[in-house]
Amino acid sequence: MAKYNNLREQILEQTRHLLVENGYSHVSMRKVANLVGCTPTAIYLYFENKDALIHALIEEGMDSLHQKIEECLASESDSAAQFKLMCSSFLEYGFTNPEYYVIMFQLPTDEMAPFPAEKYRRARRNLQQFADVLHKARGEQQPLLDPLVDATMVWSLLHGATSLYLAQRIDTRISRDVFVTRTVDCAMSMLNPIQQSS
Amino acid sequence: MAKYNNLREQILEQTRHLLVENGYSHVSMRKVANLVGCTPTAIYLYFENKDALIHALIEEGMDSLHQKIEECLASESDSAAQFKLMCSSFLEYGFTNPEYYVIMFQLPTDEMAPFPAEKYRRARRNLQQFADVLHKARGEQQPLLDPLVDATMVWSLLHGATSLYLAQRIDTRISRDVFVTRTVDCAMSMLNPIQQSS
Amino acid sequence: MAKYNNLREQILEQTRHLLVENGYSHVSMRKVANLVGCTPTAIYLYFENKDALIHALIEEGMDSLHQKIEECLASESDSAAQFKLMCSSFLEYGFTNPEYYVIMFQLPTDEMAPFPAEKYRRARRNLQQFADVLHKARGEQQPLLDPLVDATMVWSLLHGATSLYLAQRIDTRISRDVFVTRTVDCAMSMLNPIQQSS
Amino acid sequence: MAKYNNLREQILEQTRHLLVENGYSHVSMRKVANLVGCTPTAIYLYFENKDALIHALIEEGMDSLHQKIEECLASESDSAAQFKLMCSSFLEYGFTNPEYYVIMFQLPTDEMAPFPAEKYRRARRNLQQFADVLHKARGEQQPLLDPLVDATMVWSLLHGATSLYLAQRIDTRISRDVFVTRTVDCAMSMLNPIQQSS
DNA sequence: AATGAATGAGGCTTCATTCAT
DNA sequence: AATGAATGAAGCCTCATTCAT
Repeated sequence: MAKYNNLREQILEQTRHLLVENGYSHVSMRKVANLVGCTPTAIYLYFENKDALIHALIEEGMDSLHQKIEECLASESDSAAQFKLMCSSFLEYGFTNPEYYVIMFQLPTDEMAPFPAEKYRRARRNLQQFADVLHKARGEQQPLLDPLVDATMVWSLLHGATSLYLAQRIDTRISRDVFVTRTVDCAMSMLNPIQQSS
Repeated sequence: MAKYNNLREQILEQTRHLLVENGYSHVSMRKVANLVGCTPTAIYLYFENKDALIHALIEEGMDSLHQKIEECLASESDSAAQFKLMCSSFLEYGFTNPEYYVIMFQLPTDEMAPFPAEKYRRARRNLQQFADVLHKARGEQQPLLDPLVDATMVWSLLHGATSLYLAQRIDTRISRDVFVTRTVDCAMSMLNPIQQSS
Repeated sequence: MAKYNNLREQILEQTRHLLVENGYSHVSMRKVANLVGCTPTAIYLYFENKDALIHALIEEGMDSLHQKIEECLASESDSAAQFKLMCSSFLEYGFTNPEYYVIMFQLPTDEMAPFPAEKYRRARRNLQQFADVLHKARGEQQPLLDPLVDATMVWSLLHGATSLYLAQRIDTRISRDVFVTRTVDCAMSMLNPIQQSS
Repeated sequence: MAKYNNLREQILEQTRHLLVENGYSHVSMRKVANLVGCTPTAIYLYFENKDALIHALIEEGMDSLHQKIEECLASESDSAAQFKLMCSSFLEYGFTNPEYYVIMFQLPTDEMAPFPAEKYRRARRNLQQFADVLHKARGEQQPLLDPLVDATMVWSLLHGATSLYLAQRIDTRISRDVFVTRTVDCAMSMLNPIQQSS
């Protein structure tokens, strides 16, 4: 049993819970309050409104994901190894932190107040880091290919894999391990020269 | 009879419209009724409830996507060409039919009553077709690799790309054409032997 | 017991009641619903929102006051007599229809959506009629004085008298009859040349 | 001690501010506290409740208006001149202290706990002074007319003029100067024998 | 084939106020 | 002298749905 020093933590926790369990549109102040065991009013003591509550979660997610990515960079020195680790870590992160993944990457953007721009800057760093490492890992052999585009391809693959996994749309005959391993392999293959379309 | 289908069609059409314009959570029976010009009650003459309405749309989407995939198979004889066309068609479909794409692949499954199992079978066909073509195109060189897994990889990439595109999360410096072309290239590269993870 | 043919009338009636009894800020959808004996939701079947409900009352008031003024014009042929009757009728109206008077002339304008401009035109007519009759009654002796300003003076007096009366701020030693009679006398005195300030 | 009065003063000041800026119904303990920079709870150290806070302001207003009236009496020796000055001062006061005027004369009495009777006695003094001066200024020519009624007429006119002005219901073609001058003229004309109604 | 009337639950949020510290 | 935490009531409004016609 975790020890809650205050209501704020409980509110965040139950919001995360509702989010991953029932989806964004089922997060309501009332439901959160009921789960926490307080009045809806009490939530407003800690968060200005519903958006602020969601934003707080987004920020938490941004931070934890960023930290995980940083750790990948720190624990490997070879660019290719870093890249590989980043990919598997990203998947790992999404799989084990669905509540954060959902709010960071799957939230209907037009359903809530736009996340403050200043805070989004931190989010951009994550993608940029993928681009940087990918570029470095590939070396100078393909100077003609745009690293931003390639990083976007990698991101598409990882995001698609995570989304489908979280939505339980992956065939049950495929084990999680196989799924992750193969996805990372695919991402790694993007380090190789990509055959241009004719 | 004609009239019957007329109102039903209008309801579906306006629901699609609301869906793509304002997002799923802004679809309400009343809004649909207002757009159509009938009473909310009238909708219940054609659809048992809101879920049934959405399900009808999902079914429509499944069918139209399936049809598009079939056309790819018909218009090319070479497996590789079929595969390539299927990939670009899938992207094309998502980009131009966001309302269907969203409800088919992005709707939080807990948002609504589970889609009847029997209808999901038709959905599986689409993925299966990717697997089949992929398998055929690759030939017998890699009999050890599971075509289902590989098709899942392709699907992850395509789904990720479409999702990020629809969520307007793709860097604006990347043109749609470049994005599509490169995504298809990446998918095509999965036809090649994938370097096994060590 | 009045016979209500429908809920709409009851809603309007109870809203009027709350308005005059407790003031605008105590009019709430819930309270109205409770008084009527229906759900708050039911009110929305007849009025788009709270503002629309209030506006409907304002319109009713505008109409009934305007009608009363018109009757004054019709029942007298002499301008001075018309004017006198208009003044006493205005007071009479305010005293006996406080709910309408309050919403027409005392409602905090910034508390609610602005009354649709087109409908306010009818309201202006009332003041204009005072100005017209006043001007005619006074004849051409004082062509230099602005009839609009003078009508405003009359209006100020009548509005002040009504407001104080409705707010029960009039000394109880003054009977309503005396109060009305004297107020009308004062208004009539404005027909005479007003001594210019030195 | 100084500090004590300091916070109390700030609370009153910000309440006045909110009152004139947003209207009575937008005055809330929390908003006042936010403006002052203290907690809502702190307000309760100085005022028993919201009503007491408003009452304190009403009292302030009563005092300042009374003082202004007294100054009129002091600065003129002639009764008629005193009366004239009182009228224009009253208008001036309302125009420049809308926050006080509103709570003193326009607050729906049911909006708040009734103002303690003892404090209302002071309010009566103001009207009484109008009556006294009016009576003296008019001399003994009309001993039959009730000075209280006449003072009430004057008050009605002044109150109506102020109310309409504050509610911005005065035609914009009428300048403030003209409006004030003419209103005072009208009030002055009440010094003359009023033609009895037939 | 369609409507009109109505509901009960729930959405977000603000209010004045209290109580323990 | 002041705060921090919390509440219960109430504010406006929208929702999916039903029932009688």
